[in-house]
Amino acid sequence: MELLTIGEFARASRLSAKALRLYDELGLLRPVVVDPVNGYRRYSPDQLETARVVAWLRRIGMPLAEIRAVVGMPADQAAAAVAGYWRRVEDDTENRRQLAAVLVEYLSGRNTAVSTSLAVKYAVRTDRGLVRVANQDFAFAGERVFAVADGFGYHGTRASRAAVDAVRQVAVGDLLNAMDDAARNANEAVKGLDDSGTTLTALIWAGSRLGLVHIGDSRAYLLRGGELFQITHDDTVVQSMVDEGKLLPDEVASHPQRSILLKALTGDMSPGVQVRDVRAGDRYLLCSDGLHTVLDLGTIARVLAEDEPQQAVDRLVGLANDAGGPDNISCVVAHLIAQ
Amino acid sequence: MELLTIGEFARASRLSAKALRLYDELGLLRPVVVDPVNGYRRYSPDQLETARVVAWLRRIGMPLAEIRAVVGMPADQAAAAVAGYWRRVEDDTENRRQLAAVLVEYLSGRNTAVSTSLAVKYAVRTDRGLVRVANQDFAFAGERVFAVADGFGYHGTRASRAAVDAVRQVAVGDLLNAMDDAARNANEAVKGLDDSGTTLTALIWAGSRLGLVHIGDSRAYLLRGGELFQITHDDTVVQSMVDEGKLLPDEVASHPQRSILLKALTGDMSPGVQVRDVRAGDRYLLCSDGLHTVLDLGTIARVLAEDEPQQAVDRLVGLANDAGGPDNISCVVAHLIAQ
DNA sequence: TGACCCTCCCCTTAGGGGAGGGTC
DNA sequence: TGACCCTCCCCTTAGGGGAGGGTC
Repeated sequence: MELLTIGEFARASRLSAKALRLYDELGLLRPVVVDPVNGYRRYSPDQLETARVVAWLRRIGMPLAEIRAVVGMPADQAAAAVAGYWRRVEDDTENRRQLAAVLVEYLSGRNTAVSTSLAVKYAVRTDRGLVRVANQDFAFAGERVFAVADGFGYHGTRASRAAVDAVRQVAVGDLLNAMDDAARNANEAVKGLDDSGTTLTALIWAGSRLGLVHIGDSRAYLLRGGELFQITHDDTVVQSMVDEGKLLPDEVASHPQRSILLKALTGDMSPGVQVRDVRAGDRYLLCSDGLHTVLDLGTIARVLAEDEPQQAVDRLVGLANDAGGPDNISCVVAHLIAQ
Repeated sequence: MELLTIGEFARASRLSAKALRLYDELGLLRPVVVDPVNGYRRYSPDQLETARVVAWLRRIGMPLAEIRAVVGMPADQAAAAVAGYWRRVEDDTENRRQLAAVLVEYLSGRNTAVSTSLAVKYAVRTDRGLVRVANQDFAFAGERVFAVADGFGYHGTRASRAAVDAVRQVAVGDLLNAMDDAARNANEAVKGLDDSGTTLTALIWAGSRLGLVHIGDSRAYLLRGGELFQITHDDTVVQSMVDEGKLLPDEVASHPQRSILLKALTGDMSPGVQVRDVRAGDRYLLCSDGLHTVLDLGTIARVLAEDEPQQAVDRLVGLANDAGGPDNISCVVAHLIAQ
């Protein structure tokens, strides 16, 4: 088998001679022969396979240190390592994607003159329901912060309370940082509760805009112009199936796995964040799944449209219990009104 | 207004003092006062807003050079710049995502012993249809490469032919590189044809696996175990709406924009690539939209299952013309059989 | 006198672009 | 004698981690 010079090997593997010399030095891909006198490198054609994989790994951005490990593995294990690396890239991109979206939204509205200043009216209610022996939900409504959390596991009650408290304590000076704090602190707050955790859906209101901090399957709805919008995205297995087109939206309610969470607050994953514009007349509802799984959208829209906050939360809880109250029920209703 | 020391400003803006000194040096964010004697920096609280935006831009990965430009813009323009940056990140990630998927697939199967060697039987047919005045499709089938392209625009005929020729000329030694060449060369081949372009759906067969190079709304189907799978994903506006859940799959056929392409080969975008395992008994169909928009899946499956390649392509073209032949019709059928 | 701030200086990643000088 | 190959050396990005020394 004829050996290849570094130039020939570079062309065949799509790596530069420069890169090949570096990989030699790093012990990642050594030529089979190095002339002891003039230092010329010779590569075997057998090394092309490895070299090509290295080239592809570099193209997807894997660091050389990891590549060195990967090329030393049997193929199946290498495949798993590459898949794992890529999952980390996707996670990182997802985080940055959210930040980018928040930032774009934040900047696009920064010039908008706030012509009317807004006031808020709100009410909160949480209820054990008719079936569960304890209430692991926690809900809060204040002037600036509204939150619902649905705890699960042995320490579920502590988890939901800790998450909401963390959000309440955030200083709402700068919205970007407030949301960042809220997401981070909420996650910190539930650390060390074994397998317990909580969902969290919180609004932070900062004048003309509003930050949304969300993880899990509690929800936020907005009633605007007579129309009801769900402004959070359930972190559930079934919702991800719907997103991938593997399940129709109307099959969700009857799906056996409908309450399996894809993400929740357990100390190792921060909630997602969103920034939204607000308008006078906006009515927001935050609720745990004990409410939204038993009431249809028309009912929710009607109650929000017709009732003042306190009436609304009372009626929503009542309706959920009328429907069997199979789970804890929590809700916050907030109306933004022109002053 | 009290000025802040670098430490205070760093804490408030979530930038390190080190970073702030660098940004000062680069002229990105200069302190309002620098003590001429001891060099102490003083920042105004007014600068916090900018500093926070810089911190967020760094977190999403924007280079300092771009950040400098962005912070100098009015907010709306800055929002557009950030959105533009993020779009570039997404494009890059999408490319790397594909390479990663190909690589994982490639590595996972590398150990699989190929117990049976396969032979291929194939046929190709292209037809003007009954309505169009010219045939801008181009199709090809050889021992290793199968392709269908559907040209559009004034030079559509040249574009489809050039794209397929580019794929044909690829050396199928190493599948990873072959696919890379195919995607790149096909794109190069259609450069300079003004607004004309083409779809491209090509299979490169390399023993136990198969590379798929695809862009546009031509399709590849696989009949395996009696079941028909569409193994390409239409790069159309309506398909992306379906993916986002904004349209139901059965509404596609009647949608006014159903033939608007989201991506096509025009010289500035490479096709997507995929690697797949093959099995004895696999039957592949490549076809342009002139075929798949007029025949339902049941019909396609039946023809593939019942007919030998030559009969199949003849019958498929015949059926498409029976349905009105509204567009050019091209198809390639390939059967992989155990030797 | 701590807590802060300043200016160097070194280090990291993955090579690209040479310069200067041998080698098939 | 071109075309190749070799070994330095410099440069890029965005800071982190000091050292050594002055400052509120």
